[in-house]
Amino acid sequence: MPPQRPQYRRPTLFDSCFVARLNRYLDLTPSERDAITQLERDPKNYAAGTTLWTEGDDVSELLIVHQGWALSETRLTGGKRQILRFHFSGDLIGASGIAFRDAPASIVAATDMVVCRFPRMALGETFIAHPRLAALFFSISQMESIDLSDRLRAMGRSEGKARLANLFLSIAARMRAVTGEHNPVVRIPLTQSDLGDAVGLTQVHVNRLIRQMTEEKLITRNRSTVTLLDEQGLVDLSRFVDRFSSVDSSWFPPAAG
Amino acid sequence: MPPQRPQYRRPTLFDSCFVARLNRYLDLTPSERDAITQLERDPKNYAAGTTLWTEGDDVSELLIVHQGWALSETRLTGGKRQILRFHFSGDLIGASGIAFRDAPASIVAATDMVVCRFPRMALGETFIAHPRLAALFFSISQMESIDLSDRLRAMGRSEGKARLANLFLSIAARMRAVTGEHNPVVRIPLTQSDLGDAVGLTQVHVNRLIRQMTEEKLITRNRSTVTLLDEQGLVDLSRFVDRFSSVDSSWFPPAAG
DNA sequence: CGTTAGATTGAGCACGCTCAAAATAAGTGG
DNA sequence: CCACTTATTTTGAGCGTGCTCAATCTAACG
Repeated sequence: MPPQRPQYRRPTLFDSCFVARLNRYLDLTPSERDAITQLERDPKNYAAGTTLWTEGDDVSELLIVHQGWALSETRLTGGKRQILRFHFSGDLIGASGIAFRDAPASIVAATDMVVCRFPRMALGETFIAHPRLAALFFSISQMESIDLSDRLRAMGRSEGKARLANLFLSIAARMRAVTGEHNPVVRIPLTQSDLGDAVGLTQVHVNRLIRQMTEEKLITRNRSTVTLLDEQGLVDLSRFVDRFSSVDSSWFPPAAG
Repeated sequence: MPPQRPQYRRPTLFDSCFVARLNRYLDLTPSERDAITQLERDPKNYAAGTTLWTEGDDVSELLIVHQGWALSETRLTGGKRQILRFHFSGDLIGASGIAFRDAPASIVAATDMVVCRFPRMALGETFIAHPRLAALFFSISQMESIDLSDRLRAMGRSEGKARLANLFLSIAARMRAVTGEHNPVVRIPLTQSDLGDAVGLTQVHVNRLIRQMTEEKLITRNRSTVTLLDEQGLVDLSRFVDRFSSVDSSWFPPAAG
């Protein structure tokens, strides 16, 4: 291979979506990219509906999502379900469980998926060899907190319509941060029950709210796509703030190797 | 100073509550303890009601709480307030904001406080010198996610009484993890408005629920103390799971220095 | 073409909200 | 130490969002 200009990087087949995502935040060195690629050997397929692990399981692995959607969910009194987060391409799953023995939530495939599993032990090695990656992992896992805070804010004391608006906007923002394109049509492969369990409403009520929002020309929804017709209207309704565009790396240590 | 047996550590005046907390999870080496102590120079006092920073501020610091309570809160449509987390002795505040430029939530002192501020830059240095501390910081910040998940679960689709039960239990669990003692009387310096804003209920409704719970002999509350009379009853009501007892350090890199 | 998961619609109910006023407790200055 | 102000709690009355239960309708898929 001919020598390349140092700043130029072109995605190849070997680029995983996770490397791609990290690289959006940071100019990864070759050795850093290698380290990450090591974590992503052995991708596996899972069918929609598969439970990757269950709340309370002793999980010693982390997951990187290559394709598809997964849900973090927990069960409430009376068998009700609370969906905590959605995970898609480029996401790291399980960071929040790393601090404890037991998984705080179940992970369920919402669509067919391609996923890499790696032992959390490997993370320790990465922390030694690549302090800058440690910092990046730290930051990325913080986004999880932010996302949860935002969901919490939406659920706190806002009416149903605002909750849904917030959910749609936050999913769209995360998708857009991954794809780079700003499309009003967002693929959201979730049922009305899923949406309800995410924002704390019944499926029936979600149905009625979606109809209302459709009448008000805020959104359209069929099957697994939601179209944001009046994005400003949705923002006004839900006070949504997009935070997923960039990462502050000013405090990061320098790259190793 | 005469040489000590290596495993023996006795708390001294120089032990900060943060060192103390980290040391509960991990057997810190002297150099690790020094590194942390460096972060905790210059403690400052803040009166109850002081806003340490406001949602959206460009914050370049992290906080370590020595004494007192602080709240993370954000404003919703209509001026309503959502309290996201409570912070007390030994807590690290601001980790979740480190990934982005702007603070995702305001920090307000709920009582008089003693707090140390240190620049996030210092965290980068710690990540290089002490990979094991990096891993520990990573884990501790994950507890934040867990805590938020738990609050989310409680708010999702459970009735008011269960939300309050969950809140009381989770605060008690965190306090107990710090103090080490298991006392049914828990000091919670929050008003009914605060409680309501934390669990997504109005102050008026909180009042009524507390009265009900008192009649059912679940709790007692006056001013700033809550007594958990029937802890099992509260657990049954809210499906609370205590996760704050220990940290899984099996994946941590070895100590440096 | 039958089966099943998901969406739609209706009727009645209740939990929690709003508005409002009074009572109690906690601070503050003379 | 009392009079005053301010924060917090308590209680009431009426209303509405969102729930439950239940039935029907639609779309997907083997």
